[in-house]
Amino acid sequence: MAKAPKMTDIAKAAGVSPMTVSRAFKSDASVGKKTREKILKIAEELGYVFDSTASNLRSQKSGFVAVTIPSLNNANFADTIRGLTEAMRDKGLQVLLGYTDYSIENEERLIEQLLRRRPEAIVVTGGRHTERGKRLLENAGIPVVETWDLPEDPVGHTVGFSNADAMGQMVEHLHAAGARSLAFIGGDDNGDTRGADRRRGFVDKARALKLEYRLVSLGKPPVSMREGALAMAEILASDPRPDAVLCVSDLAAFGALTECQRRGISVPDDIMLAGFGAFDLSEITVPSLTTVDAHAYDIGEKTGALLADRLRGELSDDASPEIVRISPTLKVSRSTAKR
Amino acid sequence: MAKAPKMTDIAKAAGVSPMTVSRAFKSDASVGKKTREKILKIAEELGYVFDSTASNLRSQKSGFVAVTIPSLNNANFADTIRGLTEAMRDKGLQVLLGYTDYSIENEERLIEQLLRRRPEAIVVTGGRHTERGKRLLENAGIPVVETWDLPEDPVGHTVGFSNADAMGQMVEHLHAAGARSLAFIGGDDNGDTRGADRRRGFVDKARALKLEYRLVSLGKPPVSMREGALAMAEILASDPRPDAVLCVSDLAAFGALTECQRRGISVPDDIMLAGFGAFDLSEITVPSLTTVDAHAYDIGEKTGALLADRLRGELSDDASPEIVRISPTLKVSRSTAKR
DNA sequence: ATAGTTACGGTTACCGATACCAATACCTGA
DNA sequence: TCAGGTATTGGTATCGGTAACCGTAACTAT
Repeated sequence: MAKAPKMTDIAKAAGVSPMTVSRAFKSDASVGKKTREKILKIAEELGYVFDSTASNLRSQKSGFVAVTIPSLNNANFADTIRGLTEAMRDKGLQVLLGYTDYSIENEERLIEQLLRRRPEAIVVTGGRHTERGKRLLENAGIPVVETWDLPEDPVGHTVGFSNADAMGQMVEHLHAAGARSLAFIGGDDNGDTRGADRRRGFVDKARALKLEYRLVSLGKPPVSMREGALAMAEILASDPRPDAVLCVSDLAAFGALTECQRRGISVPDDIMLAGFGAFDLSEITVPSLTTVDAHAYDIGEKTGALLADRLRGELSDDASPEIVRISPTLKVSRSTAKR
Repeated sequence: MAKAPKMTDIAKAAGVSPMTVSRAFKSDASVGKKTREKILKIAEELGYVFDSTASNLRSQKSGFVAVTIPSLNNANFADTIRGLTEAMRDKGLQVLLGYTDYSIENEERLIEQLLRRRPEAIVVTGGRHTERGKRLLENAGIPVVETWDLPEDPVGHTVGFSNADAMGQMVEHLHAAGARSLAFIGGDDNGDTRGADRRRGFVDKARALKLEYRLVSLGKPPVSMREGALAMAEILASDPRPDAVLCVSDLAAFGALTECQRRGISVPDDIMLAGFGAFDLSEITVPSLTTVDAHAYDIGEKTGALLADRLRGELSDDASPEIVRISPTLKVSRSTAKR
């Protein structure tokens, strides 16, 4: 096979200048309709594939939006990515994704690696970064969006919510449902700042309401189903048993629920149980789980819309940074039904 | 803020030629150790970030490996991506990810879009493509890997397994466990070729073993928890009831399991239940689910290793295409325990 | 001391599309 | 028919690195 044709080859074959071919491949450029069709037809016949590396260099536009998430393996973040992708797709913006495994040191490396690709904007999950990571973001010269959080000192734009407040709401709900002693299942502090914020929200509200509470922390984030089960085993062995157990995520809550099933403990009659994140399984479990819907898809979509406006729309990014507050929804369900 | 420094700025500041700076940023190039350190230090001070768009164009190496998966929101594919990413990370290869939503028409568009970025290789999930999609892959001039399948007529390399055979194994297991009539829960045919293959394997083996069987198909792929529950409701309403229900994935199986719980039907005593994919929840449910572990992470890791060898190692890609067979493991668990 | 070898840094010409500027074709109305 | 305008097309320099090649210094062996 000969080597891949380039624009000049198409131009020659079509009897036009390379410049005209270039324009034919841009949707908004002014080229005669017939000319464009002819060029695209010839390009298809010759198997030409547009080379965006060259385009990127000359136009100083990569069409990339870099995104870091803690983990691929999490339906919440996956939903955010979907929302983001879909909000930007028809503006010719493409997501360049990397994951940090819940480590801000990894995040720092990842940010640097991603910036080398010259993204037009960068979206990060969470508002805590290494010092150098933050500096990289600040100096990148492109719009920055922090998501899934409301940082005290944001780098740029923000699309998120207070994890602490959301968990506080959950505590209030359980209080109203009659619980007077609570337990919280979460991971160690390191890494998952959203998890840590949720725990803080739990503690603060439990104190404010003068509820008894205890914390069960197990392992590194992400706290998963197995850890949830282990933590619940520990809680069920304790005396007195708390009235309700709150979990850092639905996955942990589901693990906890199965442990109850294994021991013949009834949820919510013997103990109430709540999760966080509105994962699919929360609606399906028996009983279904009370949880917090953080509107993960919306976070992505709103972030995408914000960036599309600034990169391809009217707005310039010189203006003041925007803060888009997402209001998590408390989804009350069977697992915390009042006795 | 002044505009971003480039290599020549670093060169000037360090008193060396741009070429030396360029080499200092490549790990294997020959530059004096002290020179390199000085250059990197100055670069850091000036806030220089390497521009790979320019590098890509001149060196004709993007460092990208393009990957298409049906859905982000699936732990199996996420595991494959993790394996792939990790196998290639230290070779300087980065995953450029896109999802198809289980549509080969979307896949075609996505392939074209990804090829514009000049990836050094492309990895696709599944062995069925549109005609044009296949042609794009064939003419891309880069290594192609099809995964999660064993196509009859592969485009390039293959890292996968036979979904039909794996499901056949499951039928054999249930036969051995005493089941004589079976049901299969899956989606419609369109799109999810792996799902369709699993169903085919189910039917073929059930016939070979002279078992009674029926198929329950619900909705577009991916078949999820809710559909699993609906399908199980339909099955439980039928008379006579099958001895065992096999599902296209663990998620559907979990939905089915919860429906049994809701109705007070015991698994496996009243009906046996099996899933596919070895998702985390299969180990945690009560009872735990018999499933097939397709070794999703391995698929990614082996694909990554194969590509790293060809792109950064000894092997050239001129040689014959490789077929890496993955052997799925049947994980027998409580949900199909013999009565 | 000299040739031969290695290690390092420098010079130049690109990679392939597009910004920028200019030119030409085409159309409208007087 | 022609001026004046719009729509479409063309020529050229250039984006920021690096391949390919070259020159020189340092070191080794004889």
